Amino acid sequence: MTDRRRAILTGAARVIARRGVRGLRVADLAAEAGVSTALVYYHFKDRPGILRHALAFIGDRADRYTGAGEDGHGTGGGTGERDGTGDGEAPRPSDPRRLLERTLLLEFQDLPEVRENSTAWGELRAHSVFDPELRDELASAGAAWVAEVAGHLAEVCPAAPDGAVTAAAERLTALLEGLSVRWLSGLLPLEHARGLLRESIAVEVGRLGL
Amino acid sequence: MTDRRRAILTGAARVIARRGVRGLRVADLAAEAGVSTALVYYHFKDRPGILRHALAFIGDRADRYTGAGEDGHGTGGGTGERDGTGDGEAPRPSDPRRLLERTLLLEFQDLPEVRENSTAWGELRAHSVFDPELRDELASAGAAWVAEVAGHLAEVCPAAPDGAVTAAAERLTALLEGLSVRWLSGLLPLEHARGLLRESIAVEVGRLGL
DNA sequence: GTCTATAAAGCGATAGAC
DNA sequence: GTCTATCGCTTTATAGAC
Repeated sequence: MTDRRRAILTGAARVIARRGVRGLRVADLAAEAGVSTALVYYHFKDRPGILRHALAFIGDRADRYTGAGEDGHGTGGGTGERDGTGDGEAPRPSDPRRLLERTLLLEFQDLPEVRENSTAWGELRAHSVFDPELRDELASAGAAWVAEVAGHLAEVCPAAPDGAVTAAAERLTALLEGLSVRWLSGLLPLEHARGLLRESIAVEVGRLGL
Repeated sequence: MTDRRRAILTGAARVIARRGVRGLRVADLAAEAGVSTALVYYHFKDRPGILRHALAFIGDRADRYTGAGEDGHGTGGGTGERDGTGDGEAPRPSDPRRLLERTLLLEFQDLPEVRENSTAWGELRAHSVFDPELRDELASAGAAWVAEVAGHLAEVCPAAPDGAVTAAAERLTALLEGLSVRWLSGLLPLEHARGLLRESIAVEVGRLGL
C-alpha cells in the first residue's frame, strides 16, 4: 500500500471516530488527509469502497496492537501498550489469567488511539445492522476475536469442555461491546466499566472451574 | 396527540428500524405515513424535532409493552406478549425468577414490533456516541432499565447486598445490548442469543446467592 | 497521481394555494 | 391542516488539465 492510500485511510479512521460511519463526508476525509476529494475517489472508487477499505485498515491496526497473529485476531480489541494491570511495558504476560484479562481490558483505555479504534469498531457493528455488505468482514473479525478470548480461557481452565469455553468467550466479548458503547457515550465511567468486566471474567473463570 | 401525529411517528419508527436514525429521510417517513413532507414539518418543526418525538414515542411504546410503571421503565426492552418462557398469555408471572428472565428475554423475539423497538433503541445508543444531545434521555432511560432489572434481582436474591445487585444488573443489561446488536445484524441466531443470556442470568443469580 | 472546477443528485426546509 | 411546487444548500462523483 502506498503512503497516500495509508494517509487517506488514517484520515478516514479519524473522521469515523469523530463523526461516525454515517457522518463521514468524503470532503472531510480528504481535508483530514490533506488531499483533494478527486484523489480519494481515484484510490477508492466510491464511498462504499472508502468505507470497506477504512474498516479493513482499522481492523488490521487493532490486530497489530493487540499482538494477535498467534491464535486469533483480536479485531474488537484496543490499542496501545499500557493496560493498567501493572505489567508496564511488557507486552505479553506469561500468566494465562493475566493475559486473558489484559486482552479484554485493552479496549478500556482513555488513549486517543484506543478511543479511535473502539469508536470506529462500534460504529461498524452498529452500522452493520442496516448494511449487510459489512457483515462478512464483521463476522470473520468477530469470530477471530471470540476465538482468541476462548483460547486464553481454555489455557486458564484446561479442564473445561469446548462448548462451555466458547459460550463464555461469546458472553465476555458481547458484554465488552455493551460496556464499550456506554463508556464511549459518556454514560459509564472508564473505571466502572473496567471493574464490571473484570468481575465478569472472574465469574466466568470460576464457573468454568479454575 | 392527533391521529396524524401518531401516524407520522409510527412511520418514523418503521423507517428508523429499516434505515437507522442517521438513514432517516424526511421524504421516506412522509411516504411511509402517507402524507406530504410539508405536513411532517408542520407537526414537528424540523428533523431533530422529528427524531426527538419519534424516540420518545418508541420509548413510550416499549414501556407499555413491557408493562412498566411499577418499579421501572424497561426502555431498553422489547415488545409483544409471547416470550418463549412458557407462560403464554399471562403477562406477568408471579415467580420472581421467571419475571426476571422474562423481562430480559423480551428483547429477543423475532416479531416485527420487537425488532423495530430494539433496532431503534440500539440506534439511539450508537448515535449517542456522536450526539451528546441524546445522552440525557438515554441516561435516564438506561438508569430506569437497570433499576428495573436490579429490582427483580433483589427479589430473587433478598440477601445480596445492594451494590452487588446493581453491578449484576449493569452487567446483564450491557450483555443484553451487546447480544442484541449481534442478533439484529444477523451475526448471532436468536436462540443462541437467548441461551447465552439465560445462562448469564443463572450465573449472576448463583453468584448473588439464591 | 494529483489537482481545479463543475456536473448531478440528494435532501432539508419553506411559500403559498386550498 | 394539508397539499404541490420549489428553493437552496450539501454531498457524491466525474471531466479534463497538468
